[in-house]
Amino acid sequence: MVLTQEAPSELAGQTAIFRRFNRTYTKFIGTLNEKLLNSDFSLGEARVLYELATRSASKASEIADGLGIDAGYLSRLLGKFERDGLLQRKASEQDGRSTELILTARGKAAFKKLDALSNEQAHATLEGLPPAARMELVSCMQSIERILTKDRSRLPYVLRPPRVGDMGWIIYREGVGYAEQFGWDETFEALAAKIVGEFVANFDPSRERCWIAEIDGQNIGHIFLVKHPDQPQTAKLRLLYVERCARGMGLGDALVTECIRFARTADYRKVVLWTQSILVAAHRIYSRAGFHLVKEEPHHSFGKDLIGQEWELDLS
Amino acid sequence: MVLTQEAPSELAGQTAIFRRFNRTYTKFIGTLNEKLLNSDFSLGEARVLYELATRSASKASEIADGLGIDAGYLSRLLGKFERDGLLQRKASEQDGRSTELILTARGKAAFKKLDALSNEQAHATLEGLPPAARMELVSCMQSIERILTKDRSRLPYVLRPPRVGDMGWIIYREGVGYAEQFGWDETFEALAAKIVGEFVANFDPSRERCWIAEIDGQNIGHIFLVKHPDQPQTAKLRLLYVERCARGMGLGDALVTECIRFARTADYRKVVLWTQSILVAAHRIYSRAGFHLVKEEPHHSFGKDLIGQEWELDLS
DNA sequence: CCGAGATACTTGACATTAGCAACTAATCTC
DNA sequence: GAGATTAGTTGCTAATGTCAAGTATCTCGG
Repeated sequence: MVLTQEAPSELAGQTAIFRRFNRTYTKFIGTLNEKLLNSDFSLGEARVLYELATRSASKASEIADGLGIDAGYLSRLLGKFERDGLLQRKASEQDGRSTELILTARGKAAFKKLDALSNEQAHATLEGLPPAARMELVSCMQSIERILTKDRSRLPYVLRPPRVGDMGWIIYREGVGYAEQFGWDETFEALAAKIVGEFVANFDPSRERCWIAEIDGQNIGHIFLVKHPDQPQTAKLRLLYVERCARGMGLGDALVTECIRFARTADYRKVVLWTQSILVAAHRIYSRAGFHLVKEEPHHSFGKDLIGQEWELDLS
Repeated sequence: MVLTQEAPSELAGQTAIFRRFNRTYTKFIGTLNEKLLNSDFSLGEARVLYELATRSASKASEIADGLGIDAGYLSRLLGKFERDGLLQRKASEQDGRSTELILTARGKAAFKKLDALSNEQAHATLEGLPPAARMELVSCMQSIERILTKDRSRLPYVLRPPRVGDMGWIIYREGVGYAEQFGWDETFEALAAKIVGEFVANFDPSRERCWIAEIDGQNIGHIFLVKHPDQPQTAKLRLLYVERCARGMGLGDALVTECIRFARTADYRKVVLWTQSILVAAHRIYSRAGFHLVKEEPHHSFGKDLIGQEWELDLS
């Protein structure tokens, strides 16, 4: 038996990174807030005002709790807001000890101004970053929030129609995704571009659809349903894609199900699709949706030897 | 193609996430620091002590600068440290105005204690997370630090040929960029997709090129030079694009210059391009490169009334 | 229904933290 | 070598935050 040396604690390294991040981010938030001090509010006031403006029915204790500030201090801040005509305090009806806090029109206006200022500033900060960096930054921030708030219940995804930018995004993700996972070359991206281009050029709203799946504003998957070029009663399912970070939550099933639902309402008799033998995760989705394999054929594409498959679903 | 949802600015969504993160992280750091107050140091003192202990040769101004705190306040803090025997101040030999700040043995011990406390606490926080979440957290923190601290103004850009993913990326950025800046609709993205698709499908390496500009691995611009469909001795410059974050650094000039250089080696006689009257920043680039305006024509495209322009550059 | 204890908030007293501006001294720039 | 700049200190003041005591209200077991 071999005795290996004890591995250096993984946690120790993580702790170091965690602490360093906290230091740099403290500094960063400091510089962010510094610039905000042109407004009439101190940082504390601004935070309280934000809470007042954004939560629906406010009680003082909730705010003190939420922001982690002293109740006495908060009381004084609220008093000042009231004196300045930004806030109305009245005794709660349910609980005589509590006060209901309601921003006046003036208070709302003050918040709006402050909010715009802060927004502008955040905007300026982000604008200075290349878009890819910005997207990474934002996605990291989302992850950190998700982890730290311990809200492990996943945010629900939504399916929506495409917007400006989505078509390019789809080609980009398809290209990068299959290159990373299976080593396919740029000819696959070219194919994706062709499919998307044809969809955009000949889009028939009554019989065709594209859905984008997103979580909290971030695209995490997509799918297309288009007319078969030759058979008017057949629909073709194309470019099903789910981002790695979103796998295992049933998103693929949801996308395919949505397609089939639409195919029925559009009076198609059949849905077909072309896929590759190595995409086994996708096959499971197709099977669950009722598709079955009808044909296999080897081919050389995307820089690899592949086996193409045709699947079908009979809707009648 | 029909968009049922109004396209929101991409940046706006990112800004919202960015701001939310800053709020929650402010709170989080607050609770972290709260627990640290069992020590003999205030947050400010602790931060200064950290700087003193970790940077090699400290000067007061560096610390004030680095932490973003007032020089006067810092002076007082340092005075207190000195009175408490934690710090020795002596005039710098190189610069009589500066003081060298050196922690005494006692100061070092105090830091060590504080550091251990803080470490313990970070440790405890991380320990409460499942290992996978911890790893993700830490990796996100590293990414954010990298993105926020990198001084991009000093990094040089490079021009390179396209890679897998770039074609989709280009369409995506063109679509989003012109939608945000000029309110063009998705038909412009469709046009970009068509141009890119044609380029990929019919690429002639001896006479055509695409360049990607990148900084630090991030795409920040692109340009295409393709054959004119009818005139074999004429090249067409297409899809010049520079990200907002990279404007004003001469990148547009560099991209166009590179195109012209290639056009000469490929024995073209003429380079033409189509642009819009509102893209004045681009016109300056074209003028500087020697192009001149030969024709203007109003048209309605991309959801707007525009004036199209044709520019030419004679290479002979 | 009573009363002990908890909760919601306020207030007084006070300490800490922070920022501005004026000042000295040294250094840099031209 | 004059004038501008930089490093740091100090007086003054305001903002910020904390603690403890106090009032009014609510909760809940008996």
